[in-house]
Amino acid sequence: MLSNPITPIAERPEPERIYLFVQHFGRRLRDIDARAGLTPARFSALASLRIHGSRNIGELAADERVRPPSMTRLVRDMARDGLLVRTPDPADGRGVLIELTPTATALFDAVRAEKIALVADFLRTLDEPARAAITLAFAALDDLAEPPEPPP
Amino acid sequence: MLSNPITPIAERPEPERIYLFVQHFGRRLRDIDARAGLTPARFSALASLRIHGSRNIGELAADERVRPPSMTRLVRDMARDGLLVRTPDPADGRGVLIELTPTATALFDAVRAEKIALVADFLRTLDEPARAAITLAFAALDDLAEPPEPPP
DNA sequence: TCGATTTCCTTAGCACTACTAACTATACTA
DNA sequence: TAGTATAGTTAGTAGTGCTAAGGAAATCGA
Repeated sequence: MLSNPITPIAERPEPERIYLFVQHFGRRLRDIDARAGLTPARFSALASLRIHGSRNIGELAADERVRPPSMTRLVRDMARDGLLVRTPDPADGRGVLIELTPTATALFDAVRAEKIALVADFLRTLDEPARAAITLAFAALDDLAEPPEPPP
Repeated sequence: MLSNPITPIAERPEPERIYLFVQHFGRRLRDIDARAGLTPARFSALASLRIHGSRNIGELAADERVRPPSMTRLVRDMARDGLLVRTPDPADGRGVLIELTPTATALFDAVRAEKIALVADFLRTLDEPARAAITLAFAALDDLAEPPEPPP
């Protein structure tokens, strides 16, 4: 049974503090995207293309766990804004190949670097035992971030 | 300089693995909201009201870092859906007091419990040193989630 | 090989949530 | 009390998710 009103964050059980950290820090990360003029969906699509180099609509939609029509529109709007280029897939007449423009690559790299710096600068303010604990903790937590297998 | 293509996640620097964990696990948390029929904005508004008991539009907007018109509409739609109740503020003729309905309280508590359980169940799969590292790590990381002071 | 099916993507339309600009009504203050 | 500040709303725009429906290319099976 959960009490009412709810306890201050610092007194809540550890599992809750973990998910609250994720929610709060996630908002801070989205603020970085927003200041760079990127919506979360756009940043995420850029990341997928930055890793894979080239992607078609269906792959991007699967990466982002979004339906194809949503990705069609996102790609159309981002192409309109000069962030990516669509070319017909020479190997499949139904498909499209999507690639980043140099502008988008530079923008993504800058935002990524800012996020890394935000965390890295913070880590430098901590003492060595805390940093060691963080290294161990995130190694252990990796599997928590993975979504369960989607049904076939 | 960032290389192209980008390195696999497991080989990236620790700061990046932390923000990627937040992005990935955040998505999993939003999936829980979605399965309960809650959008992220609604879950967040519910959380604010669950903690504070009663809130007006401006306070809720500030809590959620959203502009008042966005909160006006969110509250209107959530009231329409039976999640909260608006009453005129007896102390300020311009204001409105917003409170959760019992339905919304129960729904929020269930979603919160599911998120806690997701993390708690995972933590139980870890050995004791890993759990200890996680406790230390999140104590150290609390300040990273806090946004910097907003300008006056 | 030809018809049926599957796959890839798109169009159309709805829902939700963010924004700014502009407005009303109430409260405060000098 | 006149002027200003504050609380909230309305109106209009943009972005992102969805489903339904459909065209076109690829593939499969008889």
